[in-house]
Amino acid sequence: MPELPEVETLARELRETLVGRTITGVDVHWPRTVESPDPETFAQRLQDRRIREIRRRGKWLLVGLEGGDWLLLHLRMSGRLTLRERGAPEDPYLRLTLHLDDGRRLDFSDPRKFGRALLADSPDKALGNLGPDPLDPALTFQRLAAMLAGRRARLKPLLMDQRFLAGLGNIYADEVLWEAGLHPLRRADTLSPEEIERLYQALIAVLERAIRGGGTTLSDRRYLRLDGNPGDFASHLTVYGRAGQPCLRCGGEIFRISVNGRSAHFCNGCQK
DNA sequence: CGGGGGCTCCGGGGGC
DNA sequence: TGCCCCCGGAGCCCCC
Repeated sequence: MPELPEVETLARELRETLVGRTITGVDVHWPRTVESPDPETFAQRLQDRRIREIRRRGKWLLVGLEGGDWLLLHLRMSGRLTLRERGAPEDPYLRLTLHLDDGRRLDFSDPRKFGRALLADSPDKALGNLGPDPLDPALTFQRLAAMLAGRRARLKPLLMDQRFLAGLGNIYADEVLWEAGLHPLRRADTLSPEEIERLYQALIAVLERAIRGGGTTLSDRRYLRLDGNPGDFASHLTVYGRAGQPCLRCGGEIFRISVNGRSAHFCNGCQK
């Protein structure tokens, strides 16, 4: 599933191909994919608009249009963006198509239908509940420490709470905690300054490493890059999907447990 | 207020 | 082979 590194990879690829292009037409194949406004208005307001910039906040992709509107995309579980030439065959799960003035089209396909697209005049207002992005320079060690103070939640669910931090899903929350040597059930308000520093450095290091690898494509191939190729980071995962295997750091066993109804992978030996 | 559990939306695919 | 049900990101409701 696309998390921060996968969306960042797509954002960088879209920036190269989409900025300066004009949207010549919009097809809504599955109306519920469009959250707001209603699908007809959505398509009308995108028609003939020039794309000014591409940004990312957490797992949200932000497409800035000349004239002030923003197209916001969230891929959720199974959303995929593919840039295709005119006339290329559609895939069976196509939900939304943006036709571009260079003859190509951006296809948003999504088997699970959880992905969402919406138009907003201000992304910050529309995404007001989102926490800071871990790679935003505004997230300093001091700010992270202040965010953790007084939080009695366990680290794994807290890192996945998009209102706390925007961008981590199940894979990278597990990977960050392994990198930091912190147990997923550890209570957030019990971390020492030294442990907070490790968490802070791990967040940045793991996410930047995954972006350099072009994101994580698992065997289900749910996430693919804009051109349909897989990302390279799956082979660098340390705990996610490695239950029963030895820890790459201490040789201890990797466990898989359920936390708040979702899986958590960690090393029993070196995560405290 | 904050934490936590449950429900909803979906359908591929794992397990029986 | 066939069928049931689990799974999950995020928003929401409800309870403690």
